[in-house]
Amino acid sequence: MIKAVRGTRDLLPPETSLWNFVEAAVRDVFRAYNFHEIRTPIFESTELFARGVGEETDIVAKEMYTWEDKSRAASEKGQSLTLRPENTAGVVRAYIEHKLGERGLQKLYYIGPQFRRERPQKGRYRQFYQIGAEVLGPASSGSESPARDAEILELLATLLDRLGIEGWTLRLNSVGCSNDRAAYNEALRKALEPVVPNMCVDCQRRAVTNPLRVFDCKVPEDQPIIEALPRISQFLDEPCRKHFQEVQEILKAIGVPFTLDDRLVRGLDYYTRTAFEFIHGSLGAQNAILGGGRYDGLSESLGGPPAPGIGFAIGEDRLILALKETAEAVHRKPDVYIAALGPGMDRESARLARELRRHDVIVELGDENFRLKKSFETAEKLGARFALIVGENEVKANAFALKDLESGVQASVPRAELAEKILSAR
RNA sequence: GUGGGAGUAGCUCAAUCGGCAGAGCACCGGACUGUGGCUCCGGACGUUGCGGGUUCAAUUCCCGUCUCCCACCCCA
Repeated sequence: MIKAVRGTRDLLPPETSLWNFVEAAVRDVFRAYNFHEIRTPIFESTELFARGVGEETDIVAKEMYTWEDKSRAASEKGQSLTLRPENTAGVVRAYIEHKLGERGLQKLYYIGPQFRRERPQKGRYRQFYQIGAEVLGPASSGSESPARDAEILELLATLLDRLGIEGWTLRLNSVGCSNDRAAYNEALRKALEPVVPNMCVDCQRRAVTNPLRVFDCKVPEDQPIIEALPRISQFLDEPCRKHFQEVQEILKAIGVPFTLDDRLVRGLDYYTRTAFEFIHGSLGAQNAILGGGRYDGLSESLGGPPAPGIGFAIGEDRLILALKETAEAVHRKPDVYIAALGPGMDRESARLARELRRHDVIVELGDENFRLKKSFETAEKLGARFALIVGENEVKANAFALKDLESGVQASVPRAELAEKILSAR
């Protein structure tokens, strides 16, 4: 038997109803904040991710699905292509390519699959889904303003609340700009040098490849050492400090709760200034339900114009894990099951189904069936609210037996009143 | 990439020390062709993840492999 490949999975009903429920709520919220959808290709040139995400990140170094294009055209021959491991680089590429900055501030969102070759685990798949948004534009459009950061964070708080996700925590930090980072990395390296031999093997590796990440270490013995390390917050220059302060002030003013965490670092190279994460307890080790931050230099590093921006990505698979809502509860069942009793009744039930569906009634259609009992059983099994009986007597009278399967009450309803009667029960 | 646990019918799970692969639910048919949900009767249910090994005999023991789960790592 051919099975779905490792780390991928089929989403089946009724669970797909839950995904639709989440995505519908998300689109609603984005609309209220004046975001519009962008759809970028699922694969891009490998170089985009190498430059955008960072050569040294794990994502680029070992997790990408990359292949060489087989096209015979000289211009494409041997071009290295990659399934997108995240969507920000693609959005910024599109922003540059279509000169979107000339249209003012862009507020874009996306929903779609991403691909990383990691070892599968709860809340971690090789094809996974992200819901994300990016706000970017020329500095003159206000893209750099702390108001944008606060708006994004407030949007996220609203979204999680609206989905009924309880017990989330917003962790907030500023990772500074490139100037701060250079000075800080230097200081951090210096501080690590004498103590690193006493740390765990992972930290020893991190100290070389990406010193910031030692802050992610969970080994108890290392914690005292890490506590004593210099923090990025001490290295923020005046504009960065002010920016971060203002983000916090706005959040306080509008009542979005957050916790400052100067150990919060982001895994992707492009982040600057505001960095954040929403975590949720029910997810096990993969407790980050979403993450994001500011990336003021990304457009330029991809060869575009200056375009400060901020964005986030929600792990949709994890979001759904954190939902209390069950798939069953949002799964839409048919309003009515039409049971045709006897030969020739298919035509009449098809006509009725067509009429009812035009009125937005969800109809499941049986076929000619002599056995009424069987029809009720089928209707029951489908979870239909009503069974509509179509037999010779009904056709003659132009009124149909409509049984409410919830109350057990049955009535003869004139054809013209069927839709209204069914819809009023919903 | 590393470590641990698991894999038996569509689903949930049994199977003693290595000795005929089972149950419930679901499914199909009948009792039952205009008012069911109950009940009763019958039916189909399987490459025990896959491949090898040990044995008279393997779901059971051994080796390999795949997948899922948990954790590390990484990240959303």
